[in-house]
Amino acid sequence: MRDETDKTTTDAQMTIRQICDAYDVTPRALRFYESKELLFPIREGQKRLFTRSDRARLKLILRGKRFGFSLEEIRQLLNLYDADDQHLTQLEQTCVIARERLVDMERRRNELDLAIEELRDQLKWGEEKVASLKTQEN
Amino acid sequence: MRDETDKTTTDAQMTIRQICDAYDVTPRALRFYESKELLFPIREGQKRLFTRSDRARLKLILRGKRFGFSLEEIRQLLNLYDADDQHLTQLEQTCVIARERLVDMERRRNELDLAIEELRDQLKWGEEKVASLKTQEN
DNA sequence: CGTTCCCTTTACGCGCACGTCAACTTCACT
DNA sequence: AGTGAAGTTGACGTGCGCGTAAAGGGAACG
Repeated sequence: MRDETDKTTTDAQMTIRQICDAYDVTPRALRFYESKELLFPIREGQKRLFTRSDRARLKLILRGKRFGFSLEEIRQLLNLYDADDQHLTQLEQTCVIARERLVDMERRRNELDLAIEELRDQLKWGEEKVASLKTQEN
Repeated sequence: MRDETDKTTTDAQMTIRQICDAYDVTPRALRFYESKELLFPIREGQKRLFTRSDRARLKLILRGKRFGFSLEEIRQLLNLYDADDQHLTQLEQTCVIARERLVDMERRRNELDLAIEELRDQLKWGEEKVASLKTQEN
């Protein structure tokens, strides 16, 4: 039974509300991520305290979401980022997943580059058309 | 053989099954996209025939999905790609949306570049750890 | 003491993007 | 005429990612 809070890590622990304000997420989402084992906040009594590690993971979660990764895919990725305590075979498997993800992300970037170029061209065309329509109108 | 088919566009019209095989989507998905006004296959009797335009749009749909865009967001984007027949105010509004999307996509690309670098580093670290664990083991 | 917050769990609900029947029609082939 | 393959329109079901009450605990304040 530990009766004292650890002073050395206190500054790294944030309440659920602080996290919500800082990262623009809802309490519900954070609890949901915990239930899906993407976050592991420690407990002080009933209340959750989010550590530095949790915040780092949360950043990766939010980023992953922006790229259309599912929470399950993100969970697998997160394992790579704190794989310190994993066994050899587990770590090797994590690396395999990471390599796949890396290839996937590189493919996405190429696609994204292409999409950006196309959209730029299309936008340019649209703006020119707007301009021609405006001069033609008067 | 029906003599009324236009030989010049026949190769541009594909049945739902051909589309499904070519783009790895289900009939259900294609009908769903049509119901949400992302695709506009022409009808020969009851059957849908997907034109070149539909296939171009489908490519953009699938790409958009990979980046986590909703179908509604994709629909708005698609409007830019065949905005020929739009009115001035409508076209201007489309351009506004396109500019927002463009900024968004460029921000995503920067994030993706960062994420790729981080994952690369992490993977390198993991592979080194695997190597050290293997030599240490023997 | 009661009230006000903030937090908790439990549980049901919802929008999206389809999947999955069910019940046809239409066409090709035998 | 019969059979089968492929297409059609509803209508309901499903998994994900939470939203949203409902009901309650605990501490802080007047």
